[in-house]
Amino acid sequence: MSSARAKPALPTSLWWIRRDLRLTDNPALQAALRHGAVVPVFILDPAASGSRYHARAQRRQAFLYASLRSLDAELRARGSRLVVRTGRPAEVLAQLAAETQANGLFAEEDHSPYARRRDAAVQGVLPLTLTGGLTVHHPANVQKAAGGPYTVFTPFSKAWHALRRPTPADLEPAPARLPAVSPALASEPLPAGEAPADFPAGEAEARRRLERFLAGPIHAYAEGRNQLAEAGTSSLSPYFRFGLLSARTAAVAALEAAGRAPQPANGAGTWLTELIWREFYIAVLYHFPHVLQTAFNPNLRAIAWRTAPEDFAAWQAGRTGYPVVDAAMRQLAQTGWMHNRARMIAASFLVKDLLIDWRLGEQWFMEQLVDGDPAANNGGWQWTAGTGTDAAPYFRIFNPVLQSQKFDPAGRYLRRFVPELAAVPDEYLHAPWKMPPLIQHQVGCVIGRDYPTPIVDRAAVKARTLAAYKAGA
DNA sequence: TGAAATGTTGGGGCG
DNA sequence: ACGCCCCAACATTTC
Repeated sequence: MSSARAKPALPTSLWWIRRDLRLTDNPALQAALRHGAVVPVFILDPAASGSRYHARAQRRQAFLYASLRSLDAELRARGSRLVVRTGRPAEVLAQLAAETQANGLFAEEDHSPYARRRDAAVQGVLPLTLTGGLTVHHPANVQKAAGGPYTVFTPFSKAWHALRRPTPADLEPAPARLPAVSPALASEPLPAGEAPADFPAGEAEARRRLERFLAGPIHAYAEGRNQLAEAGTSSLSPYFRFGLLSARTAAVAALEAAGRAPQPANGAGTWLTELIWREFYIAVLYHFPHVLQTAFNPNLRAIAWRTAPEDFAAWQAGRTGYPVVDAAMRQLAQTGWMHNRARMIAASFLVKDLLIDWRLGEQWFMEQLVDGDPAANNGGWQWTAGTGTDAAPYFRIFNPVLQSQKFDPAGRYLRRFVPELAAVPDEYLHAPWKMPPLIQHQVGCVIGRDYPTPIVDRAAVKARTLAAYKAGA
């Protein structure tokens, strides 16, 4: 009699977690659950380094591991747990599929070149089902009417808006319970490491930050986002980087907030535009993966960058003698994050004032940033260098003194990250080399002794940069 | 999601 | 009343 036989096991699948460390609004998890029992898997991939900076991005790795521990706790609270394994994904997943009798494999699609190679290798071994979730709209769905990808932001943005807008009903709540994972299934411990102090790990923290942002700063975002010393940004970038918050959740929140406010150019609308910039650069990398190696603009691949290790080291260490550049670079080194306006200022200084290859700056940012994402980081650097899609023109050179006067008028950002300038009077703070020697001694900040002399004369280097771009074009 | 140089305009002080 | 100068504010151009 059939009743005497063992009940056939529920079909089982692997939920392969890569950069979607969340239970809320997770299409890959939902697809796995529709299939049957689910084994959540994270693979420590020694080759995930695909990139030269990966191994040195220790703060981002620590944030990832801490967030995985948090995810494991959330899974356990729902009757499941995280299974961690080390190795090449194709081999690890094949082994796990054999151990668990899984006949399904689900993951959120990642469009970076490394991820695509990795997933192609897995697909040669197992039927891998990729779902959306990294972006609101898949890069292949935001195309010109005549076909082909956009390379300018504004039309991309229009096409994005013309697609179906996500609504609250689209957001998949976190499952209250999850199928158990057999206690016999082995899991490795996660590497140690605490999340950076300014960025506590986990999905719940991402949610709290979103709520805090929606409760106030989002409405003043159009201006507030530019103030270096203010908490005017969402500070969600590391959470988007690892999918602790879905882009769709953020877009729904932005659309709701924008709808309530009367003006079209409101803070929420501006923030939504930033989310679309994120999707734009993800799409650019999807369609033009070579941007990680060279300039998007083929006419700007022959610029004679300077080889200037000492200048580069001064930039990295925040010792250029330009306070806002130094504050930015020290904020990065100390906290693993940099204000977006500061990223533009610091990047412009490296590329346009020091005439150092933007790829060196890109690599340094990837090593340091908790939120370091190849698409956004490359997009930002190519924009600044003027080599990218929809880029800043080559002659646009930020003046660090004007930028800091405009976006840190009280000097709070400068004094926080460059403490040796703390006693410098406001009037000289943004350009301390103009301080009369007597005042330098009075306030205990002698230029060249307590704070660096500017490593370049901006007025003089401008012509050099314009010439280099013209010759390299 | 510049900056700086140059040009234009218009108000106010002043003889 | 008028011309002249100064200069701030704004616009235009160039890199």
